[in-house]
Amino acid sequence: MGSTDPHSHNHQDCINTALARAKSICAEAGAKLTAQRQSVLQLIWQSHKPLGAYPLMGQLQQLSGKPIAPPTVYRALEFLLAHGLIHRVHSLNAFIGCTHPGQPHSGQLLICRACGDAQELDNAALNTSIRQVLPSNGFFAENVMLEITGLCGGCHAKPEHGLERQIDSPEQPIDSPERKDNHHE
Amino acid sequence: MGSTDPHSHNHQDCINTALARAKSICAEAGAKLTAQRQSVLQLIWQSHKPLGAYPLMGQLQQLSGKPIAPPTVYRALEFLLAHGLIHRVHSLNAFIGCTHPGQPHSGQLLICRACGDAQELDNAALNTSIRQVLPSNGFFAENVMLEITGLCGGCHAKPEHGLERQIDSPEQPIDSPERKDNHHE
DNA sequence: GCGCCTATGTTATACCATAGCGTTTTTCTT
DNA sequence: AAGAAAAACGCTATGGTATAACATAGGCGC
Repeated sequence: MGSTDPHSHNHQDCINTALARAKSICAEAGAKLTAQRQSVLQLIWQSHKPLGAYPLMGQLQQLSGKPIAPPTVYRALEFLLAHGLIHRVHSLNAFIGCTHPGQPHSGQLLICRACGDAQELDNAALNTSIRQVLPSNGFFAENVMLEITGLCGGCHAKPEHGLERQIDSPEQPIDSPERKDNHHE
Repeated sequence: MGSTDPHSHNHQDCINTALARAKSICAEAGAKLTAQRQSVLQLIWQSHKPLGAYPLMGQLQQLSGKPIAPPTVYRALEFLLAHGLIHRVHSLNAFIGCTHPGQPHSGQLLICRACGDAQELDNAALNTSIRQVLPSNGFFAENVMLEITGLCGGCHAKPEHGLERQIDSPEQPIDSPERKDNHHE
C-alpha cells in the first residue's frame, strides 16, 4: 500500500465495493460470478496483499469446510483474471484485486519487499510512454506487465531495511543513461 | 529479433560477443566465470529465446555427458543474474541473455506469444517515465520489470494468430459478444 | 425427459525452485 | 609448501506452482 496503512480505511467497505463492482461487471458481460468465484475474489481482497494460490486454497477450505483441489482454485482465478477483476503478480506468483476493474489499463504495481504490500498504479504518462514504444518495433501488444519492486515509503524510513541496493546492484533500478533501443539483429 | 529470423544473422558471432563481454565484465568485477557458468550462458544465448531452467539442465547434461541437478543450474543462473548477464523472464519462468550487460538498465521485454521470441528494449523515454512516477508515491525502487506480451511484427501479419485484443482498448482483455471464459491473463 | 453447455470435483502429474549437507577446488596466509 | 578459509560444485530430498485428463452435477432450452 505504500503510503496508506492497510488498516487506516475500512477494509470491509473496500471488499464490499470490490464485490459489488465485480457483480455488475459480470452481469453486464453475461458472465456468472458463482459463489465459489466470489469467495475467491473476496479472499483475495481480504488479504490486501498479493495472495498465492495455495494459501488461497487453504483459506477456501476453511471457509467451505471441505477439501479444495488446486484446479478449483486456478479455475476461479482464471475466470477473475479473464474479467479483469484481479491481477497476477508474476514476480511473487500471487494474485491481487484490481483496484479499477472495468476500466482499460495495464497492470502497474509497486511491490514492497519489506511489508509485502502492493499498490496498483494507473499512470497516464506511463501508459502513453509504453504505448509509444511499440509501433516502432512493429509489435502488437496484448498485455503489459510492469512490476516495480523496492521499499514503500513507510518501510524505507525504517533502518532495518536499509540495505539499499539501488546504486550498486547489477539488476539496476530505473536510472539509466540516455540510450536508445539497441539490439543485436 | 521478433520479426527477424533467428538465423538471418550470424548467431555464432552473437554468442561469441556475449561470451567475450561476459568475460571482461566478470574479470573487472573480480568474479569467476567458471566453465560451467560459461556453458550456461552460452546455452542461453544459443537458444535466443527465453529458456527454462529444466530444458537448460537437459542441454547441460548433453554437453557435459554427466547428470546435472537443478541446484547446479540455478546456482549458475543466480550468478549470471547477479552480474547482469542474463534476465529472468517472469511471465515465462525462463531466462534470456542480456543484450547490453554492464550498463545500468531495467529489463524491458517484448515477448511474442506466437513464435516465442523476446526482444529486449532499453527505451530512455520509458525509463524516464517510470522514474518520474515513483517519488510521488514515496516509493524507493530497486528493481523494475516490464514485460509486454503480444505478437511480433512477423507473427502479427499471419492470420493464424487472430485473437487480437489490443491493450488499452476500451474493452477488457476478453471478448465482447461471444464469451468463452478462458484466457490467460 | 433429453441434450447441451457450463461449472465443479478428483486424481495424478508435470513443472519450477530451494534447503541442507558433504566434497572438491581455489585462494589466501603463513 | 602446508594449512586454513572460502568458493564452487555434487547430490538428495522436498517444497511450491500449475495443469492435464477424466468424471460428476446442475441449469436451461426444447
